[in-house]
Amino acid sequence: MELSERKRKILAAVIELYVATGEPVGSKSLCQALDFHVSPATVRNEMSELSALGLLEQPHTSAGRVPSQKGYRVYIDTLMKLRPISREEKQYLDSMILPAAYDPEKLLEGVARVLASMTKYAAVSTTPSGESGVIRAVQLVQTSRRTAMIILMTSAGTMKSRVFHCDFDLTPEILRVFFRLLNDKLAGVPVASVTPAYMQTMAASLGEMAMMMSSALMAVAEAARESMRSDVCLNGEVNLLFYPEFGQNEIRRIVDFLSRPTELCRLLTQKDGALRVLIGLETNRPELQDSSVIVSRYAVGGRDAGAIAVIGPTRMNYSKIISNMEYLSGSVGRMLTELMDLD
Amino acid sequence: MELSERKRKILAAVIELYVATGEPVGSKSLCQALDFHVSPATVRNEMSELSALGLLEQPHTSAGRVPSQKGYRVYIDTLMKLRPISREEKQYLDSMILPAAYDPEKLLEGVARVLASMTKYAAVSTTPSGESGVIRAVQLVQTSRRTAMIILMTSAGTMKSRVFHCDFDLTPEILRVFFRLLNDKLAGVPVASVTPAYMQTMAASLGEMAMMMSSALMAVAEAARESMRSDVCLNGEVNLLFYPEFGQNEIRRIVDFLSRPTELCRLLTQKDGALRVLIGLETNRPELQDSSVIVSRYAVGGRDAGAIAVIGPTRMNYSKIISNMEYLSGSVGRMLTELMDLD
DNA sequence: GTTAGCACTCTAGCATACCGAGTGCTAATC
DNA sequence: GATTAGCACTCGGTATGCTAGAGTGCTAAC
Repeated sequence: MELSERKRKILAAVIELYVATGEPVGSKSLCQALDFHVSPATVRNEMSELSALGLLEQPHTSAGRVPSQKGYRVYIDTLMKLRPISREEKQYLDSMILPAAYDPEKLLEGVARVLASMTKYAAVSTTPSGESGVIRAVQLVQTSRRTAMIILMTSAGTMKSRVFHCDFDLTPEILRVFFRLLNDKLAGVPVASVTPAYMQTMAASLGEMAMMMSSALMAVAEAARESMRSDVCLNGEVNLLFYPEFGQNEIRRIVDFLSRPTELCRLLTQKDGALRVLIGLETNRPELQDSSVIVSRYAVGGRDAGAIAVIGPTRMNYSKIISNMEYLSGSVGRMLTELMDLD
Repeated sequence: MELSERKRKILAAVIELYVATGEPVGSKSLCQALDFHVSPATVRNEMSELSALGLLEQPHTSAGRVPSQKGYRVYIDTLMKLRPISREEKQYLDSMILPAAYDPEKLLEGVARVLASMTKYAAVSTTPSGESGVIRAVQLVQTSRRTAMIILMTSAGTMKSRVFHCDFDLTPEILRVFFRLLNDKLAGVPVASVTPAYMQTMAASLGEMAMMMSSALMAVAEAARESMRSDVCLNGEVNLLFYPEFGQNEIRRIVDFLSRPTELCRLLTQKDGALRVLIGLETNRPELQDSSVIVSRYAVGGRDAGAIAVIGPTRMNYSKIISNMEYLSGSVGRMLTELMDLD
């Protein structure tokens, strides 16, 4: 399907006008937006051919044209010029996520928040999953006389904590012993194998210490189980309220879908390419037929680890959002890699 | 204003029916709901008197009656029988918040989440503010070769962490020295006074260590500044979409209000009594004229520390929610107190 | 004090008419 | 042959009028 230069310009103009206003674009208003002079009649002829090609649609006979799903596809794949991210945008994004850069979960939550506030759409992020990782270190922090927190760090970039309680006073001595034992036994062990059963057998090899440490060991097992899970952070769903193309019913259906983490996750895990744009039904979700999803995956230590995504009306400012998301997912990956000292 | 027993019963029945259905209540359907026999005509007479007293309202002449703000007030203050929280409800609430009970911020976030999912309204919680607290302890956790995390715990029940980076390798020795120094110098110091300037003068007294520790000291100052802030967690705004009395516009206005943390905070800090119900304009917010807010404050170590709240349509199941919130805020306070070892 | 009966009121829902925006076609023009 | 002006046509949105139904308030009887 080779389009003439003029058709390409007209299609791009229709999309950009429609994205800006949300109203179907008529031949007259379109004429003013073009950078060359033609009459409305000519534009009408061209638009009618674009309609025949399935790139534009008419909500009804006497309305202007609206881009079809296929039209957006062509626009994104071949017409859109990617506006590189500006200095200010970079600074804004950095300033919003840097303060949270010390904890993977908080970081990803912060990313979802900033993504939502920047785009004014709904944003999603997943925390890295530790499934395939090994334990890098176990840290211990005393939180009160008889309680302490274990922090379990994995090679996949996760960091999970858990509190445990002892029925004797914890001293620095004791904690040091615990620390040495836990790290000796667990460093390098795949997270997936650290089950309660595994901890039980490990306890057996500890002799008299086993009793004292049992609550700590269970806490480790729980933290390990948690590192396997990848959390989904959702933010800015309410932003969708402000797009007139979404009525109350559409929003309910979308929100309802967004509240089901497993299905949402599936949408984000299609793993070809770092950044994907799914338009309308390309998402394979009837709930999202009028929405688009932009997914960008990030990597930690060179390995695919998680995703960030934006969900909004099909009528989206793709160019700006894509460049911002590319930058963001890059930053996130870098930060997590650094945080985990995996570089 | 003494109401006859019958009027009291009728008012209560109108409110309960209306809460259940969301439709104005007519004399006929009301008759069936009453536990004594009277004809619709009698009920009409009573209702008309209740209207004259300003306890009921008519959306229009030929519609049923709807409770007025004043009507709800009377109901809540004198008619409603507080249904005590059930065993199942307790278990549900406990099971949802216990896993997060080791970190104040996560805990309060979890509380907002469970509150929203239980009530199907919007929920808010504030994390305890450390403003008036003193530093209880500073913990250090190595996160990679040259980075470590400080965790600052205050007597007000806050716990804030921050990562710092050194340009030399951190050894257990060094961390131990840092730990001793920080705790010697800072334990018992009011959080409010730990400004960057304060840290500067403190550094001066450290001699040659000052250089090595500067990034750690700054991290402490930042963590201290953060503990002063009380965060607002918001959850379940989208639940409001499912109440027919809220149109898209009302929801937008409510959501818009909810997104302004300072004003939201002000709403939650009216500090008389542990639990308050604000009906419609009693909130002093025009955006909330059709909403009710139930605020319950929680205390840590015997001191008022923060609040949890629910925001929903005026037509709310007050009795159930109040008992659940009383239990929740009690639990939260207890957990934080325990976590901080302040009991 | 309570109840049956009835006229009255007001809304939601449906049909009809009109206006205007935008199209597609035809014929004239460059 | 591509472009343009002119014009009839189409269709959604708004305004208007009408009807059915729910619920009230009043009156008079019990």
